[in-house]
Amino acid sequence: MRTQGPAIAMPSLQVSTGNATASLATSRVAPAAPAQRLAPLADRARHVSFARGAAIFRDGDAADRIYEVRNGVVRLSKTLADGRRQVLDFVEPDRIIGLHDGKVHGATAEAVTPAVLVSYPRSSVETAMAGDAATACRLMTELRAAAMRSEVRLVLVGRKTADERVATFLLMRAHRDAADGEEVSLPMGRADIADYLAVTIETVSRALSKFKAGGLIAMPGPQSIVLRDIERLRDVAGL
Amino acid sequence: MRTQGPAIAMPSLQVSTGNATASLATSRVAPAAPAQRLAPLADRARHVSFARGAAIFRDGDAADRIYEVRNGVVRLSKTLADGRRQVLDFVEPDRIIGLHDGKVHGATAEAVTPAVLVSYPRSSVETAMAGDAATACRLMTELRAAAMRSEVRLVLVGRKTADERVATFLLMRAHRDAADGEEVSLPMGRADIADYLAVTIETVSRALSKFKAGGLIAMPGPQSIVLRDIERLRDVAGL
DNA sequence: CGCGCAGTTGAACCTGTTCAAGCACCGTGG
DNA sequence: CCACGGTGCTTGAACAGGTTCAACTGCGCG
Repeated sequence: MRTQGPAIAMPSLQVSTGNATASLATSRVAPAAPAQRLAPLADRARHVSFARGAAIFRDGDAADRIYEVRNGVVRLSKTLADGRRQVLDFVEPDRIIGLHDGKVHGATAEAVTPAVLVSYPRSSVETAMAGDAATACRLMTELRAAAMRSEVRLVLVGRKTADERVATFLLMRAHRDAADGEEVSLPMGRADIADYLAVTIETVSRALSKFKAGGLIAMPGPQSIVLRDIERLRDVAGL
Repeated sequence: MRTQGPAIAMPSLQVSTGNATASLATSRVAPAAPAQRLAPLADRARHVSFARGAAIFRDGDAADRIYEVRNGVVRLSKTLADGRRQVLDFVEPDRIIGLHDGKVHGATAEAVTPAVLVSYPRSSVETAMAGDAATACRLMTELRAAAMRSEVRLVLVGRKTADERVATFLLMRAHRDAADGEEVSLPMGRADIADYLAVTIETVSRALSKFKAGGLIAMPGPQSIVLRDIERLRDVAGL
């Protein structure tokens, strides 16, 4: 079941300009945002697919379109001149990217897994803001959620230790009401996790090994983690 | 001169429920956001003053009102259970706080200097979103700007060295087109700066001393910094 | 005058980085 | 089928940037 948007009912009209109708395992994370489609903008929508690693847009590109993730995982990041990179977010289906930006994108968006997105011309945002209250509300909610996530991550990156960060990351990837034994998938590589948490690959690896040694988690494979002791994991995460 | 809001003209009606009509030195920073008042909401506005250090709202409080800063500097922060604190933002006049939050505030807002704010009931936001396109646009812009700032700060805190952070901070507090000799005021204490940059007080102090020794800045007083060599400061900041 | 707070400076320590090597998995090609 | 090379992950050991703890300074204010 999907949480409906706040207070305002959406027409049940579905976008029909494509066939990629999300049905994947990774959609488990962060379903806080409403799952409505941007139906009223359907006529100007365009479906696009990206291979693993492909760029959807880059920092500095003209921001003439916004994108709704339908399938796969997208990575938002910023890179400094000397190559230091900060991953801002991993975006999963039903979320929108490119909304913050004005004329120019302020971050790079790349597909972490093969991904399908729907893009809308940026102008349609303004149109919606003026005339379509429901969509305006949806966009507003999206922005608010993004802002809140950024703030949480600022605390994570600014004030938590490496172990706390990794533990927090695992819990973020788990269900809200995760129970012991739950399996968490990590579709992104260690480098992505490291740049998300603002530590090095080695530190991530060491933390995971430590958790494994302590019996907090099990690792069937590098991309898959089983939460063995969520209680203690929460403890380590400082939550 | 103040930058007008995006595309849509505002009625020139001014809020008259108070007498604190912003005229201060600290308004130099970040005038990127539009400076329109939330005029259409005037009838439900309420002016409030806060002493230095006073809390406007706290993390976890019911978020029944939003606030527009009129005068002074407000600090937004989150604190972990064990006391570690992350300052999320310093908010100066013409910006709005409390907008991200849903039913409950996700951060604490406190006055860094004596401050005057105008508060509006949260419900008026929904009202505006539905009926008042101009105000909706204003709020949207505010949220977008906040999201972008968060992302920039995430890179700052996640991927920059202590010296880079402090240098960046000084430049952020300066005019966009600052020239050598420009004076920057630091109304907040070292502890606030430290928690904003996610370092310790000592590190901030050392960086400033280093910059002073190198002739990049001068310090007439602890709260006031003169930028002596902006070029090199930019260099240190990595910009 | 003396207390108290904010900021600065110094020195030891520690967490996470850096550099370097080793390992496991996997698709390719012989 | 297995050798091969590549990539991504893990592990180890030395290093370093920033923290921590502690002392000192300077200034405002009772």
